[in-house]
Amino acid sequence: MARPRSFDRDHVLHAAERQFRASGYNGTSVDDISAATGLGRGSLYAAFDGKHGVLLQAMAGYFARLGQFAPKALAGPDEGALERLHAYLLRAVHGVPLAADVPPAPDRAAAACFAAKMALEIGASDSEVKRLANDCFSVLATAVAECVRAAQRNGDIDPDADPDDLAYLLLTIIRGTDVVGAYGHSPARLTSIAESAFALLPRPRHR
Amino acid sequence: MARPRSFDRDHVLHAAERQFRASGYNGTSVDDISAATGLGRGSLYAAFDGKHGVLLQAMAGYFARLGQFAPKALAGPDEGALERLHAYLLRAVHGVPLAADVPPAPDRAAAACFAAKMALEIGASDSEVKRLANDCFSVLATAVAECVRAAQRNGDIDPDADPDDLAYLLLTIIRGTDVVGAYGHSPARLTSIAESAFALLPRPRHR
DNA sequence: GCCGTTATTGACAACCCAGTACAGAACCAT
DNA sequence: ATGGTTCTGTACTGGGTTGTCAATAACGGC
Repeated sequence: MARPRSFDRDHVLHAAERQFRASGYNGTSVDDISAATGLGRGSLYAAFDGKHGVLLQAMAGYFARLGQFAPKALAGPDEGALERLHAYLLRAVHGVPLAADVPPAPDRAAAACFAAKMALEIGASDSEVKRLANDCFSVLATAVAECVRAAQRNGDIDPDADPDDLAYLLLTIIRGTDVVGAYGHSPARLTSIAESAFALLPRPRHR
Repeated sequence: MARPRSFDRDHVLHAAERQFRASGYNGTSVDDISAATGLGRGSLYAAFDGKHGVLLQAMAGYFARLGQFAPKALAGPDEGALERLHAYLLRAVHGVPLAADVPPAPDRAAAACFAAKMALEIGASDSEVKRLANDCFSVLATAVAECVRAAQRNGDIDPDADPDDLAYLLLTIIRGTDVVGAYGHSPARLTSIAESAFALLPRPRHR
C-alpha cells in the first residue's frame, strides 16, 4: 500500500545511543545523528520527532535491553546467587553488561550507563529523562536485591542485612565506577574496586 | 598606571562553575556565563580566554578548594579518624563538602562533584579536563587513604585491609551517590547508602 | 501497469553561538 | 590635568544549529 521503512528502528536507535554516549546530548548535533545512523534529517524527524525524540526512544530501548539482560544474569538457584552477584559486579564495573558474553565496550568512557550519563548531563532540566533513568536504576535494583535475598537464603550473606540497602549500595558502587572510569583509571583498578566491595559483603555471623 | 579589574576573579569563576554545573559545558553559552557572572564578553575573553578557558580555570579553582578542605576535614589524631571518615562520608553523599559548616547545595543535582560532571560530559574528548578531574580525585583519595591508615593505627579498621583500596572504594561510593542523587532519590536514601557503606568497613578480626 | 500512500532526500530559512574588533571608560603616575 | 595603559561593553561576522518543506522514490492493491 505504501513505501516501507528502509531501516531497522532498533538498529538506528542503537547507533544514536552510541553517538549520544560519545558526545553527550548537547554535544551531538542532528547531523551527527544523521551521519551515525545513515538516516537523513527528514526521516529522523518523521520517525522519531527530532533530536529529543531520538534520545527518549533510545533510552527506552536501552531500558528494555537492561530489563531483559540483568534479571537473566542475576536470577537463578539460591546456591549460585553469591557467585552470580560476584560475576555481575565484576562485569558491570567495566561497563553496563547488556549481552551474554560480549564485553560491553572497547573503551571505558563509552561504556558508562547511558541512562546515568544522560541524567547527569540534562536530567536536572529534563524530567522525562530523569524519570527514564530512574526506571533503569529501579530495574537493576530490583534484580540485585532479589539476588541478595537468594544469597541470604543460601546462607552466603548475613540474613540480618537489608537486601534493598545492599542492592542500592552495590549499584551505587557500580555507578561510581562509571565516574572513576571516566577519569581514565585502568580496568585493573576498577576490578580491584569491585573485588574490594565484594569482599566487604556481610557474611553470616556464625558458621 | 592602568585601569584595575572591577570584578573578583574567584567570585566570577565560582559563578561560572555554578552555571556549568546547572547546564553542563555544552549546554551553557558564553551569554549564559556573561549573565551569571555579570561580565561582558570582552572581559571574559580578555581575562579567561573564552568559554574553554573559563572552564579550565573554574576547575582549577574547584581543585584548589577541594585540596584545601578535604585534608583539613580528614586529618587529625588517630583516635578520631574513624569518626572523621564517618562524618565525611555522610556529608559527601549530599554533595562535595567544600566549606566547614555550610551544607553543600540546596538541590542534590547541582551538588555533584563539578570535576566528575565535566569529566563525564566532555572528558572523553578533552584530555585537559580529564586530567584536572583526575587530579581532584587523587587529592581526595590521598586524604581518605591517610585517614584510613590513621584509623588502622588506632585499631578501628582491620590492619590487613589495603588503605588505598579502601579509599578508592569509598570515593567510588561517594561518586556513585552523585549519580543516584541525579536520578532524584531522596537525601534520606543517600544517607542510608552511606551508613550501609560505613557499616561494612572491615573491623579488626579479634577484639 | 497505474495510483494512492508513505518513506526519503536535499535544500532552505530562521536562529543561536563563539570569537573578534572597536570604541569608550576608568585608573594612576607624573 | 593629562596621557598611557588596561579594563569594559557592544556590535559584528562567519559558522553551525534546528526544524520544516517540497520534490522524488518505493511499494502494494487494484
